[in-house]
Amino acid sequence: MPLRLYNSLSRQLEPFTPRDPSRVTFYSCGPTVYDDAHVGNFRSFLAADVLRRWIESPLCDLQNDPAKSTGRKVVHVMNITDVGHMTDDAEGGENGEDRMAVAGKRLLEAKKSGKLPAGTDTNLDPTNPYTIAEFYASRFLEDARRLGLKVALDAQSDPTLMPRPTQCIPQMIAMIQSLISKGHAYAVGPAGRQVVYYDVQSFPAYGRLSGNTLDNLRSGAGGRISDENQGQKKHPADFLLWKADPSHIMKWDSPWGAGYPGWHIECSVMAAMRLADDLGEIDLHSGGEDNVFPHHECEIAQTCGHTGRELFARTWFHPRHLFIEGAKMSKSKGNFYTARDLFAKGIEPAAIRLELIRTHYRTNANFTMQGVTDSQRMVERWRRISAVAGTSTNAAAAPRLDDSPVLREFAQAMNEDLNIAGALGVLNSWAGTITQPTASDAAILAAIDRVLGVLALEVPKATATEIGVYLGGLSPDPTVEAKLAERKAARAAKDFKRSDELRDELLALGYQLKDVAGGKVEISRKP
RNA sequence: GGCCGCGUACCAAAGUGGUUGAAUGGAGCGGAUUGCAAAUCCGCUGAGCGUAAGCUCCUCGCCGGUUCGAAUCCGGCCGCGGCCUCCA
Repeated sequence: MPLRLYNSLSRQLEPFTPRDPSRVTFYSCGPTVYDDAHVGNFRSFLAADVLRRWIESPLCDLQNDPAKSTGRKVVHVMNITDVGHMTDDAEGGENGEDRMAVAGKRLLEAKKSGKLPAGTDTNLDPTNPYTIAEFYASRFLEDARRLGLKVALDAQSDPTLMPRPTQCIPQMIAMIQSLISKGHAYAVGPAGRQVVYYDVQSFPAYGRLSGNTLDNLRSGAGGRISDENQGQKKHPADFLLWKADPSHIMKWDSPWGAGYPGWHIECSVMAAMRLADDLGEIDLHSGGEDNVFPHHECEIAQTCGHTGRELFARTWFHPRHLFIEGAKMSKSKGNFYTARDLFAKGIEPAAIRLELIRTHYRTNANFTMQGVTDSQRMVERWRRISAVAGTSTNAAAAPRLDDSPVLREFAQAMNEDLNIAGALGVLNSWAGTITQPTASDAAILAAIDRVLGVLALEVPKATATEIGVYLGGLSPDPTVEAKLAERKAARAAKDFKRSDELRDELLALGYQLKDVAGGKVEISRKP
């Protein structure tokens, strides 16, 4: 059964049929870089990554696919938003404070109190929005690569795969001009200080993606659209394309005056620049569920207004939000983790990645420490298979879908709207039956892991001392070493009472021990 | 008010008309192993009767319906969540 995906645009499961399977075009709304990305951000990016990997996998089956034998390629583009949008976007992106400026203040505070994140270039200038953006962008890329986000890895050799709005201002201006000339946008205000709005009433399909048609918006505005700042708009739902504002922290020259672009236009432009085909369409577009409205609705209005076509992205993919320990994540509650927070706790990238991808993308996954531990164990089990099998001398034939029930069932699950939990069930049942892994087992696992992307990730290094082996990136510690030495002596003297006390003491300090062959002790963090 | 989604056993999570008392992972219990642990491996984990094979009863939010047959389809109800111009 070929791959079927839930398309938010049609609100149903449909066969995924790219225009050219040998070159599938996929645009993902990426991070904004005025802070570190958290696990919620990464869940949606990784969901897109798994989808991309699945389409590229030879295990995946597509309807009407002439590229099946020659291989499919996904051109995946993810932007990095380095323009600071407004903190108060309730009126369409014109009010409040620029987020990049807010980030600058935060960094300045941190710098004063000596609390800049470890490894920060001390020359970082918190008053310069471009350096702030660069600072967080490089941290994002670092995290993303550790988590195996393929687009971030690809972008190392082809940076155009991760475009930045600040580099695309001329193209945005051109699209805005096109929209004005086609009657989809209008400028208001005195020359040189103009504001350009999209005219939603010029685009009848507005609301098709989100259900927020102009009628629904009118009746359900809920009082959030005030009269203030609406005066110049033709319709309350008209949204900002350009705002001339010479006092703004980041600004560029434009026909309407020096200022900044609206926050929807960048994605329309960047998707078109790198991906659009001769019809101005792309195959796939993803973003967190909160992007459905207004962001993606507005992107469609912009792109289709510009191209005159009915479609922008043929399939819209919207992963749902992540909860943390059962609660909705929110910055004010502080119940969120950045990827870096977790790395710092010694949790390895593979466990984080698996925990973030193992729940179906269209349900609200719940991120828990218990879940991370579960994922870690799964990873370790799979690793044992590939490690043992890797040293086997059996000839490793490339696994063929038709010869392997595991691969077939795995593919069947994945083809059904990326049923990854079902697919993991298949994988684990199979893994559980393997006592003596062979090279062909390893090949099967490798084929699966090219989709899951967990086994290829870096494994924290172990550091060995005379007595102990420190796992999970732990560094040898004098206190621990002393207790280990004493414990070793106690055990040699068969003073097990003392040796157990020492083990308890270490446990209280957060270290878990495991006696291994050769008299050494493995030390890992208590989960 | 509009649009969308969800409710499965201790937890997470598959399953979407029969082979399902319900995959898989965790947790729990028992066993192997260990000085003891940890890790690993094996077995068990709704209830009742039985030495056993097995039989009976109750299960997938609740109520009702369709069907020879429903966790799976239909209707109603209850509960939870998301979006509706900050957010992945």
